Amino acid sequence: MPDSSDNDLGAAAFDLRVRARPGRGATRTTLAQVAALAGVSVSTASLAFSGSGPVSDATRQRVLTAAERLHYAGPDPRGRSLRQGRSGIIGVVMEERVLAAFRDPIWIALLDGIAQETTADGRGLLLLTDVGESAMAMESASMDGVVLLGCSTRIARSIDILRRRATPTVALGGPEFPGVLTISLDDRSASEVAARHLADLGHRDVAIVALPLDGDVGALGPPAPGSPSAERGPLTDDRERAGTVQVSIDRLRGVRAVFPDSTGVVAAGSYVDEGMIAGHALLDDPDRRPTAIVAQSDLLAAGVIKAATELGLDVPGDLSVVGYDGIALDRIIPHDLTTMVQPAAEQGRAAGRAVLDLLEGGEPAPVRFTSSFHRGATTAAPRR
Amino acid sequence: MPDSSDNDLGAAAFDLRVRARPGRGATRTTLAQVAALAGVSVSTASLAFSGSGPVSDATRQRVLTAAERLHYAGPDPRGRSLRQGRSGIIGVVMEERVLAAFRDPIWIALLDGIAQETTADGRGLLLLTDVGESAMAMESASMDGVVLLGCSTRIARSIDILRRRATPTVALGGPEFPGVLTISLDDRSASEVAARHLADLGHRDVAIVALPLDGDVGALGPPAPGSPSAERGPLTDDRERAGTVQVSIDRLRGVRAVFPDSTGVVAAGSYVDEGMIAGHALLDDPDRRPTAIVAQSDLLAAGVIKAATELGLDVPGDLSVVGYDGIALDRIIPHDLTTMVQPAAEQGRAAGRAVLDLLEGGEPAPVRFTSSFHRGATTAAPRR
DNA sequence: GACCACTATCGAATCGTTTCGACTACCGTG
DNA sequence: CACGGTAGTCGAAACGATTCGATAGTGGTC
Repeated sequence: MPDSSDNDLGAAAFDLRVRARPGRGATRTTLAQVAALAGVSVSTASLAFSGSGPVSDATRQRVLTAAERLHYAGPDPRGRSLRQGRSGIIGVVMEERVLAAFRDPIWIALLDGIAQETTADGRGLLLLTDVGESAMAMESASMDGVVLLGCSTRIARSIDILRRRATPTVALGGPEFPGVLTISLDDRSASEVAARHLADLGHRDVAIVALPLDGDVGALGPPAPGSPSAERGPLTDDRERAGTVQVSIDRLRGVRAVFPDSTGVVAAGSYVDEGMIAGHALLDDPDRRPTAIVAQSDLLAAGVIKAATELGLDVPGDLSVVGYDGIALDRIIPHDLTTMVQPAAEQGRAAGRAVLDLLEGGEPAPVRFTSSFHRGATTAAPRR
Repeated sequence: MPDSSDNDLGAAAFDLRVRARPGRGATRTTLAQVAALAGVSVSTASLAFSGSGPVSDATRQRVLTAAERLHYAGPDPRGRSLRQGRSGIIGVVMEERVLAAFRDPIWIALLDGIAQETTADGRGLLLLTDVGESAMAMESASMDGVVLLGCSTRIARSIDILRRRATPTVALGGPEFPGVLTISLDDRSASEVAARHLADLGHRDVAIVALPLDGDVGALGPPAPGSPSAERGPLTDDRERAGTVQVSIDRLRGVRAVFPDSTGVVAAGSYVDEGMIAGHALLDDPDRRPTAIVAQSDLLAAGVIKAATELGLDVPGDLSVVGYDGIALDRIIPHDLTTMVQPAAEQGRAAGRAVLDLLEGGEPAPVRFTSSFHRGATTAAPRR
């Protein structure tokens, strides 16, 4: 029994090939043709479709059946968006590849939040990834509004174009850009809370595992293949000073407020593997092991814990670990991680709302979110 | 030292608020104005920007400086796309929310593959998620081509619109749609390979953990909140017959070819948690434990292994487990999972290439990918 | 010196829709 | 019966670019 009975797509299956060929074959049917067949003017036909304006039921019906007979697909978005000056598209700009960007659940949650707010009534999300120096995609895409997701100052040129087009823009998880509304997080003070928690427990010898401090990436993510920077290595004063990634810097400062002289390493991205590498770098030598480690993301913390476990260390007995983000880690490590929980989806929603508000002429204020401390089972007083 | 020295965004920071207000304030500058200031015709100005056609260097320069003086942002994509009949946008349609869709790494890999191929020269990816009965977003978005990512027959109406618009369309990880090019996977025969591997090891009592068989979701993902279906529960003949999700059905058939009478449970989505629930359902009763379990995804397999571990069972000593997908699981469970590895990113790339090919009038053939068997350390001969 | 080919530029048409103002009936009211 | 109001319809003007065909100018060749 064929299962194609509940739709009538079969009839013109081969049409696709024929009509897709540009400039050849039947031109697509237009509102004018529908109007002609229905015996009304184009303007009336338009009203019949859009629903705005007075149209008699009889006329509307006539237009609709005419459209059906001609296989009219509805008003062409291109014509509509030119006339109306908007396209119903919200852009999401990221500097990384899809795969890299979504390896950290935090980014997925942010995007999901944006989608929740912006995706209603026929709007779509235009994903502009791997946006580098060439701003081509940003120039040639018609977007009503834009959310910059973890973008660095390297896209300043693209932002300039957005400004010239007067496109409402919101930055999420990045530095502040002039003229761009910022949705921010209390990275610095929240990190200070985490650090103070360790201090209160009695820790003095605390090491840091930092997210990338500069380079090719936004806040998180691996270096694009073949590109420089985002190198892993020890956390030196020089690197700290030269840092360009706001998140990493802020979280670092928070810890420094409590442990000014703590040493550490810089990871090449927010990944479990990177955390393991960092963990080994800090823990392999038994003589210079810290009693606690502050990781700048939960994924890094998970890696550190895995490294510690490999070395036979007990967490939190031999080593306390705190993270940042508050993603569900129970699938990665069996521990209940002590961490600073950030409201990821809520931030995405705020960004989405802000863009829509700007679109309607509102003047939304910048929003600053706060992370909340979650005391898990990976921190305890140092042994001895 | 201020860090805003390398861009000149500061000047018009407040412009955004003023000019974003529609209908109010300065209208956006147009190519005509640029042409006027440069003292050339509009057509010449257009040529100066697009680069196609002969323009003297002097003229081009004049146009460009005029544009700069007026803060012209470049040709408006709306006008361009109306005239040219294309927008540079490739749509990716999914029936789930972002968060749900991207919880399984396999979907991220697929999307990444699509992005790799389609995202070159100024193209962008329009993410249409949570596309339900209302096809609004699909009707009102101007897309040059579309990739259906794990869509069910529920979107037949939307596909009809695409066909009427003659929009090149490719289906990935879904059923076949008439008139739509399909990129497929050898789910059935690959599952048979996995099952035969267990049979060869001597297993006779094999249970199945199936992906959702029907309902509100595409191949994977949780039910939309408040919606029916995608229920978890025992795998009955009735449910098996009523299944609508192609992937699950095919993988089931493959196993059935080797173990016709094996029992099993249906999970509510491709998640570790669901795998754990399923695992407990199958393993909690010591008297009716299978010696091996075939899970229809790696995430489900990971959950099953976690459940087994919780019950004190050794994998593969007491229980053999095989999965499907070949995602990097080393961050979730310590085991090297025996599984069927599918070329996820490669499938995405194939879909992307196919859409572009269709766009240029080509006639790409359907592609069928094959999964390869990976013998890990989670399968062994049954004890006794 | 006439003619051709070629370059640089321009005017006008076109893409498909929405929207604004005007125009016709028609209805009810004074 | 004259008149204001309204519902329904229509024509024409945007929207902002690209592209086609035509028109000058320029230099070279026979």
